[in-house]
Amino acid sequence: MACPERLKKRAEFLAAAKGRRQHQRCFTMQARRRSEAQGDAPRFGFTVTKKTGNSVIRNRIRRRFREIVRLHAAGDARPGMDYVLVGRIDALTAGFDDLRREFLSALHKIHSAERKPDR
RNA sequence: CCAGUCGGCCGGACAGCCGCCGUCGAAAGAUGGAGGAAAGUCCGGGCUCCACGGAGAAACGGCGCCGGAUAACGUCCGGCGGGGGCGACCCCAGGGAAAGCGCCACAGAAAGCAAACCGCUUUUCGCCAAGGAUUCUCCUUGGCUAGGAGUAAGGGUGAAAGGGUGCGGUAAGAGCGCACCGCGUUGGCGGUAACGUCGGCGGCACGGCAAGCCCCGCCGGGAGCAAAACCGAAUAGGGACGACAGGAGCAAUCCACCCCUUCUCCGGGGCGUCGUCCGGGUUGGUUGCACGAGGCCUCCAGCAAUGGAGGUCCCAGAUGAAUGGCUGUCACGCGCCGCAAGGCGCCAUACAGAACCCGGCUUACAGGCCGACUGGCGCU
RNA sequence: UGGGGCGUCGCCAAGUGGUAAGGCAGCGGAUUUUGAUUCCGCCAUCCGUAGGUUCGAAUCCUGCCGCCCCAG
Repeated sequence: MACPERLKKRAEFLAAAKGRRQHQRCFTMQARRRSEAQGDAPRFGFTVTKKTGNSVIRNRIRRRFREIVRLHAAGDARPGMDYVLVGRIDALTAGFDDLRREFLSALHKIHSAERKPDR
């Protein structure tokens, strides 16, 4: 499972946008629990609006997000979750290690917030 | 060496590790993987479906010097004419204004039928003044008013004023006459042509704007790969209310009305129609889809655009949409530090990412390379 | 992908070949003890931008830039 599943439908994005949000310098992470079953893989989606820049900039931000997700999805993401990364312009210029740190931090904060209402 | 003009080209290179998409393969793996503009979507085609039939007319849109190239073009090439530049060279939607309509503000006497006005010249009558001859009166000169005739030189303007400059001519003037320039017309010569050139004739009339309407010539059916075809799934040709429902026939049905086919005629097709409300379903896959007006090399024809022949190559195919992340070495540029060697930095580089495919146009672009040419300066 | 429209002062806007109305806001002044109201004056000249046509362009034509809307 090197490449995790992707969100593809507009309705899935809208549903994720209603979940928890965690803002970072380079992106905003939106997350929603899709199902309680442990067998369901986590899924990711990316959003970069046209306001951010031209197609080269948007594609590059999306590709950097994909690389981050590829490296960390298996270990750090929770099964049954849908994540959406909304890119900002800083995601283009930030160092890759910084981007990675922000991603892990956002995951951690979302998960700890998720745990509280459950228990 | 400096300044400049034109044309063409490149637009990081080589590796390693981890990944992504396609193709081949049972697998391991092998192999291919963004551009000169892929962009804007401004033109022209291919392709697909619809109308697809016949005839005609009109409307609308586009184009517009000439010749050539091309599948076609609003593109390209070579000329012509006009304008700009010392020059290399650059720019131009560049048909028609004696078919018609319209416009030409302000200023100006007048802005489009060419005359009127102010003036200028001359003449007649009358009046006034001066001078001369002198009996009334007459003559000369000057001025004023009115009338007649001749004029278009001049009239602060204006973008533009019924050719321009000069000489002659005249009462004053005037193409009235002459020379040159311009214009019109006609003939010869050169050129496929646009056009050029030479000569004759005409004394000159014919202002500008058609990127105002328009006229002439040429071209154009509509929509677009979310086109379209196939497979599969699902739902079924729904229900309620209101309005309008002509004619023939016992009836099935047919015709009319209406709708579609740009318009009209013939022809063809659809059918109860329209409005409001309620309810239900599909939003998967494959093909289209990458061998093409294709790339590269050589030769030939042509000034060139381009065309022909031979050889050789197969070179992205995604669909929430594949090229990314990290690292090393080197080239180039810029900045900082340093006397220098060198070091450090710029996520180590502009504009920018294929979406059915081609030919163009337009726009964006860090830095660099090559060639041809022009004007200066210096040296030999 | 195809089609339509817009861009004029800080804001809303008129002007469709002859030198850019009007309103709101702002600034200055008058009236008023002060304020409000009222009145007067000022406020574009790079009409989104670059060219062209014309004697003359916000207006006509062409290319760009930005924004909005519609259909699938």
